[in-house]
Amino acid sequence: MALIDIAQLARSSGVPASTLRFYEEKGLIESLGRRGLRRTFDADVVERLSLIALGRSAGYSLDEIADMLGDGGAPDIDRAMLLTKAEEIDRTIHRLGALRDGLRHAAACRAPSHAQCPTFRRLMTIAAERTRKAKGKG
Amino acid sequence: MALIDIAQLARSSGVPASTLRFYEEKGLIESLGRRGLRRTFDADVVERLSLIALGRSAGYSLDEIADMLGDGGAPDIDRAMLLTKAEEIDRTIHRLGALRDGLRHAAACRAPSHAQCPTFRRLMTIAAERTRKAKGKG
DNA sequence: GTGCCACCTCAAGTCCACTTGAGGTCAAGA
DNA sequence: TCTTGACCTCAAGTGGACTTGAGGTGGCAC
Repeated sequence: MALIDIAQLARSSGVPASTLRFYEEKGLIESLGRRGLRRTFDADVVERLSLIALGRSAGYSLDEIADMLGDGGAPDIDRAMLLTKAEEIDRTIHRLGALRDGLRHAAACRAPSHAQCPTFRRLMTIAAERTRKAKGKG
Repeated sequence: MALIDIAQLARSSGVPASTLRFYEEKGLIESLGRRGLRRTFDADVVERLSLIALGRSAGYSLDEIADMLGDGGAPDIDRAMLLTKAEEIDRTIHRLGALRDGLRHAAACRAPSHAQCPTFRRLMTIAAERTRKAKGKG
């Protein structure tokens, strides 16, 4: 278990130190302790950070990501929730596929109005199954 | 071409009127004109709105979405950009798949630490190909 | 013709995810 | 011992995406 300091973690993860402190404060990552006043991290926090980045890039809030990732040593709590999240992501993937196809279509098709095009309309239908992202936390 | 007012558009799209005004100001949607002081929209703006919602739920900024969707009557400008966006989305989809699988795995696997698990580690590797989302606009 | 109300504008406020800045501390080197 | 520099804390600032609020307006019902 390699111990690294915040600068090393920042370097290896690409996440600024300020953000790492912020994430720690929010409980998204943990430092193992301090060496003097300096935080020490387990080197594998980088993996957790890429998961966080992934979640962010998928449009999840930090709170939602915290839910998904748990406390790190997560026991068997919330398996159902994990599965629910997985399904939610699955739906996003589907709709994202429609967006991508729509974009490709838009690049290829030279019809003046995509609204007229049946392909595009089909895509729209899929896209329209929207997930109203609840504001309140579960 | 059905003409509707902002309240109807809000109702049929689920997007609050304040947001519709905001989107119009940002150039994401267009109103056809005014009836008195009231905006008139083409009913098919709802489709554009679902595309916007989709993009948002996928983590895109309004500016990026504006790029993708174009001016509505988008001519053949930026086909390459559209394709680039499509590929970007494709990568997101891949990584999202990894997240979903990771979540499912986490729900199923009762190993105390996922870091030890080979399946999970493979997933991590995929997840780690992160897209540093450029801050500046291209 | 006068009220009403849904819509309007524009400025300010809110929430989230960070970043920046001021001022402080410890470990190491000159 | 003193300085340096990377790290620290805590408060305030920033940018994006909206929302809210105050005050105004125009078409329709009466």
